[in-house]
Amino acid sequence: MALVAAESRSNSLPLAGRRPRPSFGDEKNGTARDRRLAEVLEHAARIFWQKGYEGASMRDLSRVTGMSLAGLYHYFDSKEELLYLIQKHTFTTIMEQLRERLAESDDAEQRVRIFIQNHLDYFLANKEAMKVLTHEDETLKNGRGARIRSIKKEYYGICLDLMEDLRKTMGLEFSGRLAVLSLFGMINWIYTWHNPQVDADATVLARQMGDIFLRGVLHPVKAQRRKAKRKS
Amino acid sequence: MALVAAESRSNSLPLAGRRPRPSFGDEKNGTARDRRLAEVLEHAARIFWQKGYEGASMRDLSRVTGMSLAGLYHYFDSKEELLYLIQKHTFTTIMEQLRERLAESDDAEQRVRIFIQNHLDYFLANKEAMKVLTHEDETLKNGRGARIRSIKKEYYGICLDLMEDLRKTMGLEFSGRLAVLSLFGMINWIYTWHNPQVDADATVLARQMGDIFLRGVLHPVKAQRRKAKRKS
DNA sequence: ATTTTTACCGAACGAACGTTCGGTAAATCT
DNA sequence: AGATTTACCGAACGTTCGTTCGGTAAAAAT
Repeated sequence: MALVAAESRSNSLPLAGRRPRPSFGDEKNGTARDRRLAEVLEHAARIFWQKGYEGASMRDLSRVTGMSLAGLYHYFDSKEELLYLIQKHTFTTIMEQLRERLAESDDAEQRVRIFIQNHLDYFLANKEAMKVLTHEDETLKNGRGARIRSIKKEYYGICLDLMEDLRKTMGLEFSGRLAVLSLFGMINWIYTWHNPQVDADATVLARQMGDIFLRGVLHPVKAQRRKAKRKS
Repeated sequence: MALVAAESRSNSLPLAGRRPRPSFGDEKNGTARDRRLAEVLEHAARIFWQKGYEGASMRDLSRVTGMSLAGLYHYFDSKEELLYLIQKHTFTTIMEQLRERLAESDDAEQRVRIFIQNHLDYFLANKEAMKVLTHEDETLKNGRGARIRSIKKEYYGICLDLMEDLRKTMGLEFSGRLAVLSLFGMINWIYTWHNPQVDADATVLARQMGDIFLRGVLHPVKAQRRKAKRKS
């Protein structure tokens, strides 16, 4: 919840002595304006989730927020910025939580498990925004696109570091890039199939996926090639 | 290549004694009309790939095909049907190839490897259409959507069967559903990152991903919990 | 008390959208 | 040869799109 990011134009005039940090992404402090924007962003995330960015219209957003079309533009400059604010807040938040939790362990395997756990926790608790983040990752262009891509690269980099640590610690050989991207596939694909009434919760899924992935990566290649090949 | 599927309205009048099977998805036989439709579908797949289904316009398609806007509608009824034909042909073809290749082995592990290999072969050779298939899988509604969803379920079912076979053969215990969906995540996510100038080809990737996945699934859970937990 | 800023809204703008209509010239069938 | 079907096209239709303009009434600042 609480999609605040505000930077769109909280302070529009260069007046001196305004609030020091104009509420970046937290819910407690923040002007009434920031809180209203956060509400709108939550609604926007939901319609982007349901209809996709291109398929959703500002009139849809106007309807679900109960605000007029023109009134919406009081809080942001364009539809594209809506998507940017949602993606930025989502990425920033998941990464903050990750850093906090990673500080709790320095066992290489455990840290990879923390990464998976954190990702799935956040994914299943904020599935609308997370689908928007993963599904619309080529939608933003130019500056906004570059900014999101840079956060994404940072997130990827953290995971790659975890993986290289693991590889060195265990004295193994595998492609870090392929390992990370395979793992990302497993944990991001979730938005296409997870049904809370059928599937396990984040903790169980994180353990199961962690098992599959870590055994796959950790076990040596030798003694593995036992081609039974008992053809009919 | 060769996106033919034609069924849109190849035969519009109930005349007797027409071609027995009006060219379903192959390139050799097929009327000039079918071949022209296939060309258009290939262009359409490319623009859907680049801009997404909602983001791509019929005018874009008109421009890249060199055909007039009205002329396009000579070959199909609507934009939605374009997407349907692309998805149906892609799914059908990948599944035909899969069945052929699965007939070559009845070793449970080998068959899972064949599944992965086939998927990646097709994916990397037809990345435009495959991204359209995976990325726009909630776009089609009603009848067309249901038809595609049913083919998808069949494909999922094949993979699930392979997985259950493997589990029984090896006497293991794991969730087939989670295994299949994790595997799908790994192999479908590829469209978000694969760069032919950097990454390995389909054969190598299939082996590497197969290694990660199969080791992960095959290795027993025991002797695995060795929680080092050497905290700082 | 008065100015200024905030928080909206109704109505409209021009552009773009998917689709259709009425036509034409060539190919194909009878 | 004449009739019909095919393969298109220019122009438009009605709708929806993101965005903006000109306003208003309340709150905040001076």
